[in-house]
Amino acid sequence: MTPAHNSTRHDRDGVARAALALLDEVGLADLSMRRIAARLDVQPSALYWHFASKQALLAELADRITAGIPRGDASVLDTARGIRDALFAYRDGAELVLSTYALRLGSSSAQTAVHDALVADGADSPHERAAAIMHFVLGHATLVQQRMHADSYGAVMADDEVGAEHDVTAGLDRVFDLGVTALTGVVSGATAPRRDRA
Amino acid sequence: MTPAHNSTRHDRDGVARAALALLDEVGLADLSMRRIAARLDVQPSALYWHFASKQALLAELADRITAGIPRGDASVLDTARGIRDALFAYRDGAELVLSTYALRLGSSSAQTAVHDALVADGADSPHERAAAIMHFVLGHATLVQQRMHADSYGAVMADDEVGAEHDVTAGLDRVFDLGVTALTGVVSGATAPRRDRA
DNA sequence: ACCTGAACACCGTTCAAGT
DNA sequence: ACCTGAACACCGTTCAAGT
Repeated sequence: MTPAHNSTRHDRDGVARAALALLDEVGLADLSMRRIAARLDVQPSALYWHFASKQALLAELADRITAGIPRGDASVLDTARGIRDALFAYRDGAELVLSTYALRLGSSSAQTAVHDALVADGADSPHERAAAIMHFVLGHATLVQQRMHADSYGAVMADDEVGAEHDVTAGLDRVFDLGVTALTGVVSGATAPRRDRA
Repeated sequence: MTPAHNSTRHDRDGVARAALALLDEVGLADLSMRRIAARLDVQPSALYWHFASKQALLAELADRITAGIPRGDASVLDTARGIRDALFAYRDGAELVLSTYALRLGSSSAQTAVHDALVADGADSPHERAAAIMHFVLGHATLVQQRMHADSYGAVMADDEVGAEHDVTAGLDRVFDLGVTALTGVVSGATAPRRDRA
């Protein structure tokens, strides 16, 4: 209906923004270079002026998704929740980051945020714990996000399955909190003075 | 050289075995129905007599990978290591299982094995902890396996990066043990009597 | 600086038809 | 019971050429 989209001539940022919006609509499996190009009213080959490869484009999308995590002095649990919610903010966001961040996770701002929160809590082995928490959050978020997508896609349950495991997603929230808390590993209420509302 | 492979006429098991062997050689990204068919000296369409879709074939491969986990009365840590090693036994095994098991993880023999080991250790909330441990193991194994692949693929480091983080993979083993131990959450050495070598 | 057009070497899947 | 042959609707990527 609307003639709207057809200025043909984009920059790197515009391509990334269109790709991110399309990801949210169609999911990672259906996010093709040709679909992104069509969305921009451009030939597929045009995308290769802005990005060297599809992998490079996906890496940029992963960076944009994780750029939305809150910084500053939050608890370890709140920091982890912030990361999880950033991954949830886009369809298949967790899977995309998981499959893209193998080499850069350690130097990611997400992991350093967790690390800093651990140090503030006086946790031992903050480096290892930060890595473990990131592995857990990424695994958890990927599984939950896949299940969300599969559930919304139908997958009709038998009558005796409905409600059998009494609300699945609420249980998954408990799993997340329990996991992060256990991995934080602060034993007593001692060691570091928490700077609440300084 | 060898004429060997050309009996043309296979069953479901033979197709799955060939696909699993090919996965180990080329990785998940290059595991196509057409490549599997070529390996079996068969047209791609022939595979659809044995499996309804590529997704169904991948699900079967995931089942075969996780079928290799040891059962019986091991500690939680040893059970988790067994699962991790089963995922490591095939190239991209962790990623394949992670992307396939969203809906069946809870009923998988892997998670029930962890659950049983937790109960034997007298851990509280064994259901939630078993889920958390599986999420952690799958996230961890996927990340580590990707890094292994990327590292072997070149990725030349600058001189000042070499050895900078003093052996990465050894550190990842420590992250795994710390993570599983923390998630097991047994506080004292009390509660359940460990049945060591009964 | 940014895009087109055409090509190359691939994909998963369906379906009538063969044996 | 298991496979072929042909087709359909797609992929990512390269590269000369245009503006």
